[in-house]
Amino acid sequence: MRGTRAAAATGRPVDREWLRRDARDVAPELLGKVLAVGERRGRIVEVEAYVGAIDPGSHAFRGPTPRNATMFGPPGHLYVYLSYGLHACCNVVCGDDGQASAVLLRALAPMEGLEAMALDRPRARRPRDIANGPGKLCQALGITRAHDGADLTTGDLGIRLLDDGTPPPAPGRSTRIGLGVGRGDDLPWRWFVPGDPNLSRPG
DNA sequence: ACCGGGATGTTCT
DNA sequence: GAACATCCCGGTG
Repeated sequence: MRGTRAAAATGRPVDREWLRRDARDVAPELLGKVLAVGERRGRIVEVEAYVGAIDPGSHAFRGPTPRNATMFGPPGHLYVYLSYGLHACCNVVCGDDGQASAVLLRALAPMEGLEAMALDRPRARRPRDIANGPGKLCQALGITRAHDGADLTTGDLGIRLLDDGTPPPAPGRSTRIGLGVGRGDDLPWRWFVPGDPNLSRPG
C-alpha cells in the first residue's frame, strides 16, 4: 500500500475555506468526496444546491428561524432537518457566514460499514437501495437531528467530510427533486455522477 | 414498470 | 390548518 498513490484516500477532512463559496460551485465538486460517520463511509454521487435568500426552495428563503439556524452559521457544518415528519436529511453548509447556502446530500455509494448500514436499512434488498435518497442516506449512516450543527471539518460526533476522490469530468445536471411549483423547481441545481447505480433516480 | 396514498411531526400561515 | 428538499407498500398493466 506504500508508494501507490491511488486516486486519493487521504482521510483528511475538507478545508473550511474550500466550502466558503457559492453552493452552486461547491455542489458539483462534492461528487466523489466521502462522507464518514464512525466506521461507515460512502462516496457522494448526487447533490442539490440551496442558495440562501435568493432561492425560494431554500429553508433560508424567509429568513432565520430556530430550525435553519445552522444554515446561517459558518460553512463546514452539517444542517440536518426532518422531512415529512419522518426522515432526516442532511446538508453541507456553504458560503460565507450568514449567507445561508447549503448543499443537500441526496445519494451515496456505500463503501465501508455495509453491515452496520444494513441494520439501519432493513428494507434495502440490494446495496444500491441502502443510500439512494436523502432520507435513506441519513438512515444508512445513522445521521439524526442530533448531528445538526456538527462541524464536518473537525469531526464532531464522529462525522467527517473527507477530501477523497475526484469529481466526474462531466457531471450530470438537472432540476431539483421534490419541490413544489414556484419554489425553484425550474432551477437546474441538482448534480450527479452519470450512470451511477446509487442515484435516487436515473437522470 | 408505473401510479396512488398513508405515515408522521415540525414549521409557518 | 396547510405544507412539507421522503419513503414504503400495495394496486394495476
